[in-house]
Amino acid sequence: MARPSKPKLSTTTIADAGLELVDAHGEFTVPQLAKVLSVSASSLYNHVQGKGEIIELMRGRAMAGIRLPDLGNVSWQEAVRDIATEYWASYSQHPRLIPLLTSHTVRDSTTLRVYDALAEAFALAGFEPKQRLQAITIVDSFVLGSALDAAAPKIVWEANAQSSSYFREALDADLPDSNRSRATFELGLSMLLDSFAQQVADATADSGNGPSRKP
Amino acid sequence: MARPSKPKLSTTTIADAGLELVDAHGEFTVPQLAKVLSVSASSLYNHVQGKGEIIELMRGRAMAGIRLPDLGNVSWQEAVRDIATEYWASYSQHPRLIPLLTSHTVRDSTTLRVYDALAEAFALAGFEPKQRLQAITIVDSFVLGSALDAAAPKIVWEANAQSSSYFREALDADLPDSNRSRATFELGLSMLLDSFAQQVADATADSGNGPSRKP
DNA sequence: ACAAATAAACGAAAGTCATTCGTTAAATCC
DNA sequence: GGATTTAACGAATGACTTTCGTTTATTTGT
Repeated sequence: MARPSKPKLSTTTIADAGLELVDAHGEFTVPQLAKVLSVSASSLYNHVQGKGEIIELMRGRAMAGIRLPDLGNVSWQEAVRDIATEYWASYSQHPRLIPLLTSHTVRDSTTLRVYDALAEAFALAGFEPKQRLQAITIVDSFVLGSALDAAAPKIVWEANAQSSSYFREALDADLPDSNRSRATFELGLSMLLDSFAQQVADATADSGNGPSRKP
Repeated sequence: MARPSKPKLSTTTIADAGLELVDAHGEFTVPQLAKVLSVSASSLYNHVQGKGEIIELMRGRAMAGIRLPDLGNVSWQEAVRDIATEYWASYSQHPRLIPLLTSHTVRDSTTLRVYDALAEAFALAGFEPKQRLQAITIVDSFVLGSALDAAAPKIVWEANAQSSSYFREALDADLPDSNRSRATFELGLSMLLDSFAQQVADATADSGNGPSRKP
């Protein structure tokens, strides 16, 4: 077939088909993707530089639904909570995508806007640049780690014969409920937020300096 | 060459060579691994089921150095701190290995012992199975996420033209120091530990029930 | 001690994979 | 309406994972 009247491909259709493949099988290959799109593998290269760009496009699609809070309307804690939760939720809707993303530099603008918003929220809270980066990193690490955990709630750990009863008991207590990972994420996030608030309180009590841990 | 007098391969030499390749290049292929070992690719399959098993062997080697605290000698907080730090340190010595591990179920016994130890420490603190699993998950998520962040400290974010000054400032404040990720990890871990301790205190004050968040 | 079984190397080959190139024909731009 | 760009294709390349049949050394059983 030569050039068709209507293009069969676009970066959006490619990314969406890729996401479906990854959601279903945890991975994707260019020939598979081409087959799903009823297209030859080489045709994809008219729209995309290579497999890496497809992965970045998938990140963009996965993050497309993120809605950031209006920082003028809410407290910085609510803002951080909202941002982190939206971010986590986007990852968690495509858990098997995460391992593919972790080895790629973030270039997607939606994702970068998430970090901008976090930075602004922490700046509002009074964190100076250095502590601000720490705060962002801590929240980011927890969101990513939690989403990874959500990626394989049942299979991450395979308790073996010599596991202690303490760990076994805990695993057995797991709800069949799929909301466990969300509840756990929200608990951990609240814990971090409480701690950040404490740092702010300590800092403003001690002096005019930026937040830092109590000695 | 037929069977040699002394075996040229073992699971240990394979895992070690694989780790060196991953540390150096961020990935490995069976032919590359075979070349480093001065062996034909097919020879590896006398010792290993496939590439996936090689990755699990690498996890084992990476975690081999973990030393768990004696839970009788230290407080549960110190125990959790020690375990999490050892775990994080092991990951962080081979940061580029992490993306390869995140898509594999943990079967390595050393790694599973880490979760056993965490479970026991939280049990000692008074966490009932349900909260215990939450606590383990929160610590695990943070360790994993922090190690992932350490995997690509410079390249994770590529601030673009429309980034806010808040985020830029924070990025620019980054130390060239390679200890940044460790310091940030330790700060976040301390924050979580403080929160866990608070939960324990609240629970014992309220009633005899297990720890849970204050209403 | 000797035969049988197993272990550990090899090369060859099959089946994928990602990517490039030349070709064709429709769409678009002066 | 002619030139250029776009978007499909098929073929081909080189790398990758894995399997298979082979050879020969070591180990096991009697």
